[in-house]
Amino acid sequence: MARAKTAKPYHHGELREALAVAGRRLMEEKGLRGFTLRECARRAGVSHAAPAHHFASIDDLLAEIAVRGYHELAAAMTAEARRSGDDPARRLVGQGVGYMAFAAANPVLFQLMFSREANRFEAETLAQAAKSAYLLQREAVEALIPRASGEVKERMADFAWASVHGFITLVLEGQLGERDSPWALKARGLAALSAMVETVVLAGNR
Amino acid sequence: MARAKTAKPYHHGELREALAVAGRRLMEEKGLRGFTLRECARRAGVSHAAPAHHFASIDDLLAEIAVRGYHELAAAMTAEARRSGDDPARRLVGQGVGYMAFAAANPVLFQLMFSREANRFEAETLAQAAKSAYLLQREAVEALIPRASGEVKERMADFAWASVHGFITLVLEGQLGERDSPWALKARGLAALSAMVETVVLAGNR
DNA sequence: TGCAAATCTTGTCATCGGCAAGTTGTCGCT
DNA sequence: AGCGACAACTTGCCGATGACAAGATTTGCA
Repeated sequence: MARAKTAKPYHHGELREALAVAGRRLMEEKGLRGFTLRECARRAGVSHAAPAHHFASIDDLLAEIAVRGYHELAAAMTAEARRSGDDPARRLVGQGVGYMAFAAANPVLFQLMFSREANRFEAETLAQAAKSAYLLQREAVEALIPRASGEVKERMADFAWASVHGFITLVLEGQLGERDSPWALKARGLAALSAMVETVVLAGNR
Repeated sequence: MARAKTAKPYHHGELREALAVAGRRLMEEKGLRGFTLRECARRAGVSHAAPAHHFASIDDLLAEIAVRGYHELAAAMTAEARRSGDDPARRLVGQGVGYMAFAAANPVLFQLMFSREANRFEAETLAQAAKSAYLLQREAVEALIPRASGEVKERMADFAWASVHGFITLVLEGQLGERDSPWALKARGLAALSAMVETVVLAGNR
């Protein structure tokens, strides 16, 4: 049947994609608690039951959005590390900056990604996506302390990630420097990053 | 009217308290997303509309539970620090251990406390309760590096808190050492703590 | 070409949070 | 003591939600 170009086709065509995009926007607008499957459907221009054909449940949609978030996070980390030149210490700091910048730009998504809510890594793809961010951090640490033992490298990768993650998490929750100006917060973040690098180097040269 | 001792009185008497306790248990059982005002009411043995007389909304109840959580967290930190003797370094490590132990014992509550969901510090009491945990960490750091400048102390307090918070958060989310035994995780946590202390001391003596 | 499967729709159900109105118990005031 | 206002709790209702069922439409493959 011929129909006008502006008419909505019965089949959306890319509903899965559209739902993920709409869901991400909705999430940042209304928060995790205001996230609604039906509202996602409305924004995608389909009926409330349509998403069921692409996501088994609302948790499935959240998991998909989280996976995409991990990929973006990894991209932001590598991009910022690349901009930081060849010095391993600078690269590690840069990666941390990329991490924090992504979290600050997508606070609700970031919260979802690191929330055990609807996110219990049942999906193998989610665990894999999360692991890639860890591996990036691990590689950067290994480049910084190449002569350290495997165990020290691992411990310091943990530590490096924990420092960065903890700092930006606390900032996003308003627990650190609530009333500080953005650039003051950035300075504090950089201070935390260099303290972290110092710790890694110290442990790596022992 | 005389009634048997076992009969339920029309007035509960301590509903506010009972709701907070029931809510906390429910939260740990069903997760933040499974938390329901009506289920809290059921567990407290009252009708679904009774909580409204004690909490303006579900977010109010969550905020109350979070405040209690902060008080418990601070108590756990001071208790563990006290057990660690007089050495400032040991006390700082101990406080971190108390922090992590509380988080591990109450993962969902911990997530709520550090979640911007329903937790936007509108309530002054909540902000105050949260601040007390930060001040504890700050005092422990200041005791460790008494001769450092105020700014260094502040930055190192940030760093110390971020390290501890980030580490336990990642562990609880299963991002760090998912398959490790509990004691192996504890060892990794202690390693992170001592690395953190070392850096604080170093920065404080510079 | 024709038919099965995929996609999307409308309709329904139990449950949720919040509000309204009525019931029961408590407590202060005279 | 008694009574009247108020606090605590109840039932009942509303719109919205997630999930499910059954029907309509489109696609694609045999």
